[in-house]
Amino acid sequence: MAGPPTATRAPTRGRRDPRGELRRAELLEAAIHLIGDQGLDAVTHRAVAAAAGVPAASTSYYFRSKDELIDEALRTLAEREIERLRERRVALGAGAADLEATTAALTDWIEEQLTPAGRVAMLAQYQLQLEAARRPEARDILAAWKEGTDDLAETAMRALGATDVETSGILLVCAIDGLRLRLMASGHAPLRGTELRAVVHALLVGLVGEPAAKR
Amino acid sequence: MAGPPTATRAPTRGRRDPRGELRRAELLEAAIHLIGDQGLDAVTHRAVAAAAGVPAASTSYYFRSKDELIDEALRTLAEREIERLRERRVALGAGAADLEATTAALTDWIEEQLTPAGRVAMLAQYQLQLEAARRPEARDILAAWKEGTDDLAETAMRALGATDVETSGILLVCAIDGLRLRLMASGHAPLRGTELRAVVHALLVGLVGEPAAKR
DNA sequence: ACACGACCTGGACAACTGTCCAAGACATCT
DNA sequence: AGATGTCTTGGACAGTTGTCCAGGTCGTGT
Repeated sequence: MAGPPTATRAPTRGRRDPRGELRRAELLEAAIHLIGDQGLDAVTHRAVAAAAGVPAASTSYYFRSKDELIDEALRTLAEREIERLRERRVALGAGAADLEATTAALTDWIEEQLTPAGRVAMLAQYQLQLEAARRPEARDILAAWKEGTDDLAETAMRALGATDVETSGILLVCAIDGLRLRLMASGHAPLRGTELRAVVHALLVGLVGEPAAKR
Repeated sequence: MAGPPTATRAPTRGRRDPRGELRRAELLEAAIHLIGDQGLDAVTHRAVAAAAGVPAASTSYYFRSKDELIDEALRTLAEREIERLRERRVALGAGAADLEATTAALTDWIEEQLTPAGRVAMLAQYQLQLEAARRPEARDILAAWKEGTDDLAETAMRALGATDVETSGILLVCAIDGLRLRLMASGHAPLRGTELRAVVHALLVGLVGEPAAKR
């Protein structure tokens, strides 16, 4: 028998075998990929196990229930993405106080997320947001993530010399969020003839508060 | 027996009984509500039938398959929302070329969508967008909807005298989209101490291109 | 009144789901 | 080597799903 009497479960105290830890991580990875790729309800014990290439019962062994598996998968994803945001902060905040440079950095970031690799994390995030709209329990998973995004945006706006960094930060986050979703939903279709870079540039110009009469 | 040889189906040619049409509409309504309320995968034959208060087999009788039911439900919702957008156009476009009035109209609209009644349609729309990101077939359901939103935004920006109505229109749509999602996901939490109206106002000011030095 | 066909639905079916368990595999200590 | 415990997993279980069909109901034309 394994685990506490309440449920089938991985070791109670000290984990003995590091391979178990590895397998657990692989299962989470498979779950994350499934969520982004096919949606939350595509996450079944058997599907996750098959994607990770392990026996079906493993998912029940390493996680108390399916909900816990999904919960932990989303938390793992959130942590990872927050870390990635911290890296970006350097490029957007301290370094470039230049409007053109920020435009370029932001555009690159968005385009990176449209990559097949970035897609998964991004779609999973939206899925999480929808979930949070319905089930309050999902909100605290999202909270740290949102805070990271907000901080990054605020830093960027401050570096650009915006007047109200709080408001413009929120607006930046929201606009980028909507922009990404629009691009994904249309299958990377161009933005009504306008290029992504131009749209991002216009957004930043508007948020910073156009420096007198530029044109 | 009913319907063509290929599948159980409502009448092939002339529909005789108008009550059938009514029941069909009720099923679609129940499906729409379910999608917004609990998500796409909460839509099961039995759940829809129960929500509409009809026998379980009805869903199979009126729709060739579950996918067709979902498809038609989303199309119905899209049509209805597009119609609602047309009504809004009057308030945002022709009438008020005033920045304050547009701010008020936009804020009202967003707040209306946060109502329990508006919530359903809104969440269903995001669900559809996620679906479109994954399954290209869902994109043409979204296409007309998006066009309606874009037109409305463009009209509003033109009325406000924006320089590039196309770009600023897209940005307006995206920002509002992100804003709504953020509000929903956080459970109507305030925007970091800033009021919704102020945020919307700042957005419009930025997009229109601040008229010289206002402050 | 009666028959006829379109309309409707209870129930059945196979396929899938989450969860559990008893038996096997394995490492480690004596 | 053998015993002892943990780790692993095939298989089973009840519940739910999409779909279908055989028979029942009901309005209509005669």
